[in-house]
Amino acid sequence: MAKDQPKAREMDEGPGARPARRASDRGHYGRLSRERVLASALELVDHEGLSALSMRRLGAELGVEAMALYRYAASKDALLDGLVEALYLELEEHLVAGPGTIAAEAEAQARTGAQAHAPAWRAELHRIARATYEVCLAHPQVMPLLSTRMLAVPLARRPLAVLRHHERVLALLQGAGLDKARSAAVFRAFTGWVLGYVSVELQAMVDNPDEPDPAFRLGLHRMPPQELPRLREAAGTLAEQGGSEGLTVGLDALLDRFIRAEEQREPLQNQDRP
Amino acid sequence: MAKDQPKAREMDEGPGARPARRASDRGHYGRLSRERVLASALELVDHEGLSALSMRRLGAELGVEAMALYRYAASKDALLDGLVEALYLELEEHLVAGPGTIAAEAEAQARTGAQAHAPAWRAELHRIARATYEVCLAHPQVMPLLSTRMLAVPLARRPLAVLRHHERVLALLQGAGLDKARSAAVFRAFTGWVLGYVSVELQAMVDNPDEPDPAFRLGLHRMPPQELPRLREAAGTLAEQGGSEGLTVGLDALLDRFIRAEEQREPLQNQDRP
DNA sequence: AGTGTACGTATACGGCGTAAATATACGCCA
DNA sequence: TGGCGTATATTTACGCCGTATACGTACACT
Repeated sequence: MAKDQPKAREMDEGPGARPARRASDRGHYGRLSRERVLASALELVDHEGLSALSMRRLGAELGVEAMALYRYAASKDALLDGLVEALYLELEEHLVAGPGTIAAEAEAQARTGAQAHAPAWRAELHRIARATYEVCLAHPQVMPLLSTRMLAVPLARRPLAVLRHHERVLALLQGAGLDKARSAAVFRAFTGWVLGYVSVELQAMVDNPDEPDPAFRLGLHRMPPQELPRLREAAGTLAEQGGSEGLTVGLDALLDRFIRAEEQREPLQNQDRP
Repeated sequence: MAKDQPKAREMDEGPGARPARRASDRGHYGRLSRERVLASALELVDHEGLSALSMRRLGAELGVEAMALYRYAASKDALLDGLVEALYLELEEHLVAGPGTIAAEAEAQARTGAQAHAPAWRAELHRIARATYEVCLAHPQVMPLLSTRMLAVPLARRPLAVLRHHERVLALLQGAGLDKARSAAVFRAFTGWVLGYVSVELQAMVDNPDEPDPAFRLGLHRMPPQELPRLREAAGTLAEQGGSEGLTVGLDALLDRFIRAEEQREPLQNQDRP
């Protein structure tokens, strides 16, 4: 068998003359690596849902026994945290290369009635919120993990990518001149709103996707008609998504209020209106 | 014809010779029932966390084999949905007997800068939000289920108590004169905000509860200092909770904005200002 | 060529959800 | 009073799960 292609995708391994390492041939192609494991796990969950993710199954997906994975994730929970980390890394990518130019954001804000020219930190918050929205919608099956692991893993033990994301948001708020209490309050509101909005956006609404009749597709026949008249009637409208515009509108409202609510308690010096 | 009381809720444990054991004696005390199963499950989860909930364990808790539970919940998932239902039933109780008098709510709104006298439907929304907050904080271990099952179970298949809750919120919004699109948008914002806010409130922040030093208690020593300077410094403040006041403030902001955002598109007739 | 080490495998254990068949005791009517 | 249908709970079994432990194996370096 050829020792050609010793190229193991990534791996440090100096560029110098490497005499073909091929522990590689064990797994399907190339050695395992944390990246490969997480990428494969993400793909598996995206395609078949969280419940399809087991160590054995993921091992099979990579052409490897289940126990081999434990070299790259200390436990299944650690693996799940790895998935969360993967999402945040993807988010980071979106943010460096994302489409959210300041102009686009400003236009969106104008359309939604925010003040004419928002300070940069605000536009950036919107950019982050929107990118989060997009990443989550791109991986709906992984989303439950975001809320779940957030409740299970203490702040200090979260994946580094998550912490960097928090740091980035905090930096924006503090850079805007908010003091400790203010920035913490806004931080929580921001996090909560984005998380909650996306969760609602991803709610399961369709009962039977193959049904042509909208009412049956929604499964309305399962709801007692006289006990839930409005819900039955509104279900169709509720099933529509608010889109990232809704996210933006709400975020603006929250930012205004949470900042001003603190303002009126102590005038504060450095704010968006110069 | 009943010899003694055939309908004994729980065994009466008479000291007299009781030759005939009723089916009741099988389980610890009395027959099983869906209520008993769910109450026991809720208690178990509250005390030992979601991961402690297994059919066998819950059976043991009730003095019964695991399979006996399947008469009262078609599957484990159905059992989890039952837990969600239990939370919503508790919420309903809070709402009929709750402390949220209109006066209290109005006072709170005044303090947070909302308009002077809010319409009743708004106060009621706040009352619901606050009750939800309280129920969730009372059962932090169950909370992950709220987001998780909401993503997994289509609207029409949710427990009746959940649907009744949705109906109630919708009724308030439509009663306020909002049209379909408006009420759906506000409904989503309401649901998302409450869910997100509570999630953030319940985030795990403490790494080692027994540690006296606050920094160690938060586990700050695990965070790279120069990469996460602000987060490290802010962690203490972030660990504090926003309380139900924060929930109220944000909800007000969202209601204002989401209703007005639609208003400016079409003036609308029936609103809070008579 | 030999050796330490990083990587993957083999095997095993206890617990899980649950399908199917079985046992038990009640309410009811003769 | 006795017997029966039915609701209820148990028994048994299967395949999957996470993972502790012990073991191979092939590389990199001397």
